[in-house]
Amino acid sequence: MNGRAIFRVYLIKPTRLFLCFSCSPSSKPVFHSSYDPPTCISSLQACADHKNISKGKEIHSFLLKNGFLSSPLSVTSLINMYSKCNLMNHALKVFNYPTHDDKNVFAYNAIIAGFIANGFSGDGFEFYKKMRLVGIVPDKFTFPCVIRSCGDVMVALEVKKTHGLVFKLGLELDVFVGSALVNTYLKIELIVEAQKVFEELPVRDVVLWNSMVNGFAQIGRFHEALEVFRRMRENGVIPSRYTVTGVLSIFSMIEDFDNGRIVHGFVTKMGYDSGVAVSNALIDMYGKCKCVSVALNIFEAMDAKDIFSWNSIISVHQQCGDYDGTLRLFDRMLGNWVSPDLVTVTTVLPACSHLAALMHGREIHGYMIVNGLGKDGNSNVFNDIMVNNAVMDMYAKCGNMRDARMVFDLMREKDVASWNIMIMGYGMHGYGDEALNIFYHMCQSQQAPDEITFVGLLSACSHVGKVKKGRDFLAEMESTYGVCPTIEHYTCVIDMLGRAGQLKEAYELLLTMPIKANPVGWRALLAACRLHKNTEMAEIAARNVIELEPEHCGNYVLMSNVYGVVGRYEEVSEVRHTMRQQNVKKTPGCSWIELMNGVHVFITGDRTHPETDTIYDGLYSLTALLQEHEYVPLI
DNA sequence: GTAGGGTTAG
Repeated sequence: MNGRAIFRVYLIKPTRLFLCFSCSPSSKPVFHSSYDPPTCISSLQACADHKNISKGKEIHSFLLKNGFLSSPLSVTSLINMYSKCNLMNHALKVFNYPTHDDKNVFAYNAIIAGFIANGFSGDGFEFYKKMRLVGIVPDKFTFPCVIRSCGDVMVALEVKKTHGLVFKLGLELDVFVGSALVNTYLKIELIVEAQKVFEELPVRDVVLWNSMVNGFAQIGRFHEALEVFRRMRENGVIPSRYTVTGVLSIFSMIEDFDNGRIVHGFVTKMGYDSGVAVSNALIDMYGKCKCVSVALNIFEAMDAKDIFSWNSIISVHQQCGDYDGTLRLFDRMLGNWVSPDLVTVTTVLPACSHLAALMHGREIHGYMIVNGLGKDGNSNVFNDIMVNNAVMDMYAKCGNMRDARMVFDLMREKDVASWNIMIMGYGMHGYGDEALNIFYHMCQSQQAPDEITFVGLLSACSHVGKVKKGRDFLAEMESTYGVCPTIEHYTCVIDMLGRAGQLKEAYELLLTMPIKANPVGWRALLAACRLHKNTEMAEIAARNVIELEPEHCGNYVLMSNVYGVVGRYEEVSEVRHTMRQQNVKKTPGCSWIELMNGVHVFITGDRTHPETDTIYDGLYSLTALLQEHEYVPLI
């Protein structure tokens, strides 16, 4: 056909024109000169491949009108066509058509495969049970689908029962059945069973090898996955696009840049880079290996980008801390009329949280509500806990605890992260009582706290000066809640004691705690010494922190501020001199504010903003107002 | 006429 589609019009009935076509090996429509049932069947296959619903429906009504629907062949093809076009209600109607009382194994296989492929594994499995109940014996076409559906709903017992039947029917050596079994056993982490099926299969094709490699990869067994991959190559099996996608995801997880690059070379050699999934895996691998520009080049060079491509490149930027870039790519995605999904929003929302970009975050939340993204019916609640958590976290980090609380209260299901976000948020913004209150509710609702919960609680106590409460939490967290205190928890308590002026207690804790103090702990003490003007303790803290982290500019700045606050200016210049000697540079402080459509960035002493005079006028009046209220700022 | 394998998120 030279890749060209030629349409011919056939006369079906005197009054009706009808187009018949089927699929050539090059996937281009080919035409038939007759309109008998066999032609309709091949045409239906073409409709399934091209998702041509209207043509498929036309053939359906033709078959119906001409009494061909009693043919089991037509029924199977119609069910298959509707399933591939994601119209399961239509497929079911054909299956349940009154004249099809005696359904055969083909019709059952087609409807089971249809339900499972459309994500309704439970329904698919129900049809399998019904099929067995009416006495139809499943065949080698039934099992691959049914076994897959067992994996989707994670029922180990059903897989084993089905596997037993596979043996009884003598189908255990079929490679299709075998790879489905390997796939499902690995998914539910029955590794020994998967390996046994694999080893006993006499013929191993590339799909079976992929099931092993990718199955291991998906459950985090990277070593085993790579070992199977090595054996696969040893056996002379040429990796397919599916293989490289899986293997790239492993190198991405373990951040193995060198091997990732070798696979990239192979991909180019084989021409696999024309595949979207392969390129997406490459983007992810380079991103995880911190090669953002290479990832971006691959993304830009792609002809056809799918939602995975956008999500991957957005995630690469988010993970490397380029939050501005994350939001820019998200805007570009919308500009390209690509609809974000739940993965997109859960990646972009944290960028809003980091930038405290409330407007952007609120817009995304609005977009999710308006477009019903992950929504449950007409309410504004999302089904997905992770998405709700991302929305909540965005509001909490942007300081809008009211909206964070609203999302939290509406959530039907909460996980430990949901509670932690609220505790952290309340603590961070100075609502210590609310943080504790949420924690008590958490305990009442039988949600076990984790390490992060206690970081939240301790930092909440620290910010509002609840020293006794904080110490109690540290003492009880292991005995009462079974959470072992980590360095982070001790650091929170040191910070809390320091802020409350209990410098001696903080210092004692630094020396006596069961974990070796880290620079963060000593720096917390140093900051507290500045606050409470204790130069003696500050010198001890500074000595320790500089020993552990000599290049950190904050240590020197804090120490010089301690001297400054008590008027020991000679020492101030001494510290500054040491900084110069050690070549420690102070990173200028930076803050930003989101206003209307833009983010305004300010660096310490910055006078470059176009409206700098107005801004400083505002600052002066604020300072005056603070002084009027006798506010004494801390240095 | 009907079957098996891949990539993105806290």
